[in-house]
Amino acid sequence: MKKISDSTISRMSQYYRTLGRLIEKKVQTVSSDEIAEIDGVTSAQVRKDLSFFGTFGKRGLGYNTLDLQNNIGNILGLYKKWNVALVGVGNIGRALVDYEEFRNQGFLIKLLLDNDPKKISQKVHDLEIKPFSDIAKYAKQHKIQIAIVSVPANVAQKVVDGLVGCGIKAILNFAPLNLKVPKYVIIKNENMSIELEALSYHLTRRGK
Amino acid sequence: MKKISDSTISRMSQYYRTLGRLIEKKVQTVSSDEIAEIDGVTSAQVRKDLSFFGTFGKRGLGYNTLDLQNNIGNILGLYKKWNVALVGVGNIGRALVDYEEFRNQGFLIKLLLDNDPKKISQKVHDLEIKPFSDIAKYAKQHKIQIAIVSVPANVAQKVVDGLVGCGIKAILNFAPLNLKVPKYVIIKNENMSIELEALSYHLTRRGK
DNA sequence: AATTGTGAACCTCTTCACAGCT
DNA sequence: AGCTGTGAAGAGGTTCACAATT
Repeated sequence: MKKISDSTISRMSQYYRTLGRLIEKKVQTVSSDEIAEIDGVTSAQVRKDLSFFGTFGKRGLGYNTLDLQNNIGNILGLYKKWNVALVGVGNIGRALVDYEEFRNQGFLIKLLLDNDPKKISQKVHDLEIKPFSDIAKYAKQHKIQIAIVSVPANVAQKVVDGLVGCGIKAILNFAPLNLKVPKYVIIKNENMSIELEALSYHLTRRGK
Repeated sequence: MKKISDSTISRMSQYYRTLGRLIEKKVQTVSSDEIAEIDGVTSAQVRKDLSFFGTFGKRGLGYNTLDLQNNIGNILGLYKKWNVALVGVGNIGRALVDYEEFRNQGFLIKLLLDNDPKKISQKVHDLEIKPFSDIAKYAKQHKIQIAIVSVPANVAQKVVDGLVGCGIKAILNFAPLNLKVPKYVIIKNENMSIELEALSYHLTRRGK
């Protein structure tokens, strides 16, 4: 199958959410133009993105909101449940454990890991924090498929090596650096400072 | 000045951090090849990115780490102090208030706003949460330049309209939807679910 | 009449490749 | 000899524009 670009995938997520809000408002049909307007893209972009995966609309009419959302949900694998481990239970980590949106979309945080002796055995809601050194055991036990890494930059590579070592193939990384993983592992970076710095850049050159 | 792409700007942030780590390790000189290797890009990309802003290297030798970091810092405006307001003091919001990396880079959270009567007057560290309805007064008082929006999706547009109304021109949005702002306002989105869903997508089509 | 689905045109970003410095 | 800086080529992503369909 043809390689589909990251931008297309992330727009698909957007469309999915937009359709959810339309469905809440009892909207039954929507055109690519309307989706485009809501999501700040062109209608051709919406249609082209969808066309990579199939044909979901009716010419002259548009898309059935429920149908289309359901299709996108399947494409993105959102109706599966994923077992997620979170490594590094600091401020960000704790916030993520509470993040409703993750749970709602089937990303179930089943395992908390940290290396700080003070944190180990503490509980966050019902989950007890386990030592990272025991990852292999717990990853197997909870059938972990995805890991969220929210540890400091200087230990992140070591953590990721450990995750890869126990067969985890998908990682969401919050540490602000590029991590090396084998080609068969998918890693996505979430770096809040980078976006803030982009704002700083644009404010700085205002009027130049 | 020629429009520089978002990807270039975000790689500049990456290079900045990479140089910081090299400097910590007492590395004085670095080649585009070495930076590229660390950051997972090509050396031509590194040189091209830098070339948009000037010439910082010495042919045959490479770049002085301190010099280059300093130059990039200036380009990104990182040595300025920015007064930041955070709207929506939920889990994510609280974690951001504690996020060291922001403070270190000159993004100073000076104002916390929320609309929940239970939260108003509560303190997070030294900062008292103020009602969002009083934004105009406080934004002026604290000379707010940047706002972080971490409110639920259904009120985010209203919040952003309020921010724009008091002259804020840069917004970091954590609500998972596209927000409308005038052209002169810069808005960057941080949507953790989108990255997770990309992982879900890739795991789902493994082997297809 | 309205709106999709899509090949072709266009544009933007990345990589190549090499002249030019040190 | 080694590495930068950059114009040109190449790749990839977006938009156009229109035939096809309801």
